Amino acid sequence: MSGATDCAACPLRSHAGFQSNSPAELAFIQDFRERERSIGAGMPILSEGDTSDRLFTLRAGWAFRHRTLPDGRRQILNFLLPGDFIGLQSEISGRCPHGVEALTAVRLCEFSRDGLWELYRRFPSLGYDITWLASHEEWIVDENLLTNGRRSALERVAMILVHLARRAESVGEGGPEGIVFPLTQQHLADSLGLSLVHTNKTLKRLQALGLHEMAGGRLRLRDPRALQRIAEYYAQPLKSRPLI
Amino acid sequence: MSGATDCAACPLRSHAGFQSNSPAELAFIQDFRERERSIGAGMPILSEGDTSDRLFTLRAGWAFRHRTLPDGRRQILNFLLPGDFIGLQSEISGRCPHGVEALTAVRLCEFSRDGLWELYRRFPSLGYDITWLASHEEWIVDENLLTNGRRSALERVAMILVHLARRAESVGEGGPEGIVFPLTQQHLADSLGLSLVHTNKTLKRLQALGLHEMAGGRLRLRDPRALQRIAEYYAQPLKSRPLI
DNA sequence: CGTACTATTGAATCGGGTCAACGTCTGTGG
DNA sequence: CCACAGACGTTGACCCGATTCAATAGTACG
Repeated sequence: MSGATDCAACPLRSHAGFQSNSPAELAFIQDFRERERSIGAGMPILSEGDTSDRLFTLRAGWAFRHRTLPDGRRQILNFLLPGDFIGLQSEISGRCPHGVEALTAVRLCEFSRDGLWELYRRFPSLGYDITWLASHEEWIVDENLLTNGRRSALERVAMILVHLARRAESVGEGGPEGIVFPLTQQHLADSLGLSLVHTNKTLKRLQALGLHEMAGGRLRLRDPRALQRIAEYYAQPLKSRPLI
Repeated sequence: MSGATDCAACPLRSHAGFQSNSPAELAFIQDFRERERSIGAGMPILSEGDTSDRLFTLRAGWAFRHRTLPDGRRQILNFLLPGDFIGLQSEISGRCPHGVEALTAVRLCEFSRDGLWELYRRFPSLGYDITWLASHEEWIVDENLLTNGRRSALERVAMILVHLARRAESVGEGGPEGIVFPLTQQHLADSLGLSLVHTNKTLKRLQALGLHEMAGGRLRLRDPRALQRIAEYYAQPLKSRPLI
């Protein structure tokens, strides 16, 4: 758990809009990082209400941020893929308002809380990058909020499939037979603000149209264009001409 | 429209968790700011898809961020109060994914896009503050997403009343006869992911219980505790014992 | 006073939730 | 090798919270 891995090869660096880092910056990051850690699928990385001072970068695997109501209703806020930052909100406000859970087995780089300010001071460009990451994550949450608030179930499901496939591809997890897809339908439902049952039925509807396949923990979009079209705009037409 | 106003007195500085700025920092900000600008109620500050390089701070008034679907369905992402930052996402990604609209007449401080990087470089502490602002805004959007995805209509309406009242008070807009409340029911509906009609009926329901009053552009919470309780948890009970 | 926006209310309808089974796959231990 | 448990997926029947439609009032303003 030390220099085995090289920060220069971190997936974080492949993020679009990211400036390439100088050797000095890389050296600082490498030093800033305290250790690397592995967490199993389904395990919590941060819990709601935590006052922990841990700060992570997701190096490999999938995770998600979520909030849960006292009676168990859960909302997934967004999914985290390699290169995403974890714990910025708790760093900023002292207490983590959301939970973070590993979806697959996960590898994390752990940083110290105090180090963050040091980072801003010594390498403003890295601070800028972190703002970029925060802003990018907010964009994704914005998108999910729009989806939850204003899209129909069919649009929602199509939307999440397209989005997740695109994100997975952008971090190099794509392939001819689709992407690795570790979500259960419960995860989809909790992300889309739908019930499990209705998520299942909607998923089946799209599947029956031949728009996608899900099997063996893999997702393959057979007609991304059509899915995209449905995702973007399938409110009105639904009434006049039902799918299936 | 220049040195008439003093950055040292900016509401931005009253944000909790904000470090107080040094004279040098204040001087830089004052210089960084290009001009102050006023925009009338209902006018757009940024439009969806804009590639503008403007960056603002909200000095006075209310605004909101929103996204709109091609058929007109609109989702309000969050409300902006004095001290909030506007345009960070477009700064970061080059294109503004959401619109920003003035709710009341508004006063803005305008900054140049290029200045932001300069700010990070010369005053890392200010860069840190901006990350804080971004993170804080994301927290609000997270909260709205939870509300839209998993709360009942009654919970949603109670929630937004409590939240907005609290925020307004935190920027010093509170008072014995309540807060200024410039939202129409359409705004509430678009923020909560509900229809206008149902928002109205739900609002009336709470009003009839004596929990709040809305009149003359003012909102007064008559029983914040009860509203808070409903907001936090009114899913199950709704079934067994209907309110009204 | 007319135009336009906002609030209000009832009636009919529907999308999605809830309930309840049942199927399927995997791992585990006897 | 099979019995069993537990997690996940699938499906039908029924119901309800929320939307839609439609019509009526304020209210602000030129």
